[in-house]
Amino acid sequence: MNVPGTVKKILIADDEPDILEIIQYNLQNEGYEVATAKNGNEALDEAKRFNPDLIILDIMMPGKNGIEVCNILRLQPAFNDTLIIFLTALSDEGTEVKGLETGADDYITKPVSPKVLVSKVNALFRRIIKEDTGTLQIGDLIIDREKYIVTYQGTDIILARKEFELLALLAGKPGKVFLRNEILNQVWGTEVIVGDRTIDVHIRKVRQKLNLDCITTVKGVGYKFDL
Amino acid sequence: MNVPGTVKKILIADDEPDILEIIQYNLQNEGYEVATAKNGNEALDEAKRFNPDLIILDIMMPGKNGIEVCNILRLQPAFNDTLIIFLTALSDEGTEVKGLETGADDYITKPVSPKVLVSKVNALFRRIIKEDTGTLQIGDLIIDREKYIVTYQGTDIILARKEFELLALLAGKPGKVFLRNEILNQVWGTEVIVGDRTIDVHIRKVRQKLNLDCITTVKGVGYKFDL
DNA sequence: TTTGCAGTTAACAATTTGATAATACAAAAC
DNA sequence: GTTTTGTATTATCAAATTGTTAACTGCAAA
Repeated sequence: MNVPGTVKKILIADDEPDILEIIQYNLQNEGYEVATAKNGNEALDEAKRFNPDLIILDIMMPGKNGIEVCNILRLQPAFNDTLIIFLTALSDEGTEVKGLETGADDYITKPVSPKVLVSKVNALFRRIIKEDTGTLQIGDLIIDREKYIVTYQGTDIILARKEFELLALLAGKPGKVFLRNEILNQVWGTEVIVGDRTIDVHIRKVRQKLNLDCITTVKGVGYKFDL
Repeated sequence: MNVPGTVKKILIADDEPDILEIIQYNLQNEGYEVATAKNGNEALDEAKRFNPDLIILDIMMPGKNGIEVCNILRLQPAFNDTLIIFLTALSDEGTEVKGLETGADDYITKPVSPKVLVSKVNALFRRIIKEDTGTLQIGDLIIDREKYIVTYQGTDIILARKEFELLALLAGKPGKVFLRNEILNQVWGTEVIVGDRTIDVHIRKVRQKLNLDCITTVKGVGYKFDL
């Protein structure tokens, strides 16, 4: 989701190649990782593959339009936290209200200067990132996501990187059950493909090192953290 | 600040009484609690007193202008999480970028229809609140779809995956009778083909674990949830 | 080169869950 | 009162999922 230190990923969907290119250039310049799609269906496919943090959607596109895409995405729990911005030439009030009520986070009308767009994107991320960065403290357990240090009752616990990221992810939302897919996406990313046992083994290592019964298996679903 | 279930508080600062009134009316209509300020200094005072969740700031105001106000607020930890929207007639690119970089969460240029403004405000809160759409509560029974936990009168009840999904489905619309076909489609999907008795058995398991007479059989039709 | 560690996979055991069949039961229809 | 239809219950077996150990790979430090 928002693993600190990770480059934020943005998917842009627009049927005009020029616009696609301009936006892509400006966002990459700002340090974001960018993927593009030329129509609604492509956007859906890319969203699944690329697992972006933010999707910028044109509304009028061949195939599925932006609002349809947004609707479809919002129905899937995996894209619940994904930011969505509509970027469109349609400036009528009805469409804008509808777009926002569909679950989008912002609605920007073309034409818009690249600088302004980048600023809006930054503003959106700034707000979200605040919530899950820094150090976590759950009972006697302290997880410092910046220093990569875990401490339990005063003593440090050495975790390997994947182990740490796994723990940090789960502990970030105590009680929430993370599906195996979610874990794979967040910790391993969408590029690498690893087997299911990999998660188990890392879970086991974390449990062993923490020597603390805090990671619960929810059979058929995933894992959760609870102290 | 963002305690769920609380009415959200919004502070509007603008030197034009008409605008102030129109916005106030529309936001109150939407269920928000609203306070107003006529200039920059008043905005700062009200912010401290009223402790709003969102501040809508005009930029050009007597005394301190909106950007100054935003800067001052952002320096105080107490207002770190407060949402800030600039609402202004200044539509030049430089000001907008500057405004957003000051730490505002959105920048809306006048004129804007009240409906659109309300939609944007809603969208902003929706993202921040992290609405508890995941949890159902029916009487003493709590079903947390995110945490995969069922609680009845404070005690947890462990359900297997299918059992959980079955209960979550039925409890999602209390009173509605779900046909056996509906249940099969929702819980088992269209790919797998299972017999009719399978539903009965799972219903029975849920009833047994809940030890609560909440799933009613509608003979020849299906099942419904009712507490 | 050797050693050690992180990350991954393989193989198998242990456990949980899901599905079915057989039977029992209840209510409506005849 | 018997038959029919539909549901509940139980036991049982099959399938899926996870835990655990051990081994393999690549890399970097000693």
